[in-house]
Amino acid sequence: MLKYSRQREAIKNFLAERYDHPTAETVYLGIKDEFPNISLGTVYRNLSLLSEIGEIQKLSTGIGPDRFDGRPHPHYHFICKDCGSVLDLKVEGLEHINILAGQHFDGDIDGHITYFMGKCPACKKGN
Amino acid sequence: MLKYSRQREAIKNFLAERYDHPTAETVYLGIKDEFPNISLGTVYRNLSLLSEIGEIQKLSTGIGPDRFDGRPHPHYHFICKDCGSVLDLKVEGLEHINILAGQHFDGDIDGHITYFMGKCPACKKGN
DNA sequence: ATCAAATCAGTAACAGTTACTATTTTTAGA
DNA sequence: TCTAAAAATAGTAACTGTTACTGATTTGAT
Repeated sequence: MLKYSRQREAIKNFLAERYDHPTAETVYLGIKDEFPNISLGTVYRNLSLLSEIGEIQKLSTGIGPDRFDGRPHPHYHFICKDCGSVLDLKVEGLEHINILAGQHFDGDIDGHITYFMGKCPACKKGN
Repeated sequence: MLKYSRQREAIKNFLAERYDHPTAETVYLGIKDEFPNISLGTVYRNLSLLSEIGEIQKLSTGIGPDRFDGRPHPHYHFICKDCGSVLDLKVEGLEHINILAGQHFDGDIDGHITYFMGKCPACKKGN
């Protein structure tokens, strides 16, 4: 009967209705409308918790702060080198690449994280 | 005639002879033998510079501090979920995946970063 | 209603990294 | 070789993103 605290629920909902992979800071600011004195620590704690139990995804792009994706099902991401935006990406035909990678490797490979890079549609057509 | 400062050269050489993808801290400590009062700032500055000009690679795994790879040619990496080690990985047959990813995407894709995850050979055989 | 467990807000502390400053080293030219 | 300008340095302060701590509040089960 795991029920969520109101704050945790709000964080999850906030992410669910956004597609721009916001940072913890952005979530914090967005949630403040509903919870004027929510703490940044609470946001971080719940984002960690939610991503640990697989309700959301944490994206560590290596560029700036971590970002969060409200959709837990596996999919790929694209990072624009020009504007830094992070977009969802549907890629088919990569189901086998763990096996491919394990071909000449003595350990077990059970997953991968991939970020595609380049120029996003908006930047391509001249921001 | 771009010649490297002695410190920069030493940093590059230190990385060239290691295969464990050390952190800035590790580089710093390793270099201290030769340059007892080298500054951590100098290490960071040169690591950034070297990776910008493509002499080394910076690996932002999202787990702990950045790591550095002395071999600039493109190759893949594996992260052990058990011990956290980062290993080089030779993977063939992924040359097309940028194109694959661009199939349903309106921007330009010119690269990707992939980390494979799982259990390294040492941890697999029961550390 | 009561008590324990969970969660909170607020804040301090922390890790990793970058920026600043004054000094030293290197480079190129005369 | 000498000199001036440019580059790089050591040392340290500051910054960013994140985690940990604390005491108060909320929640859930009896």
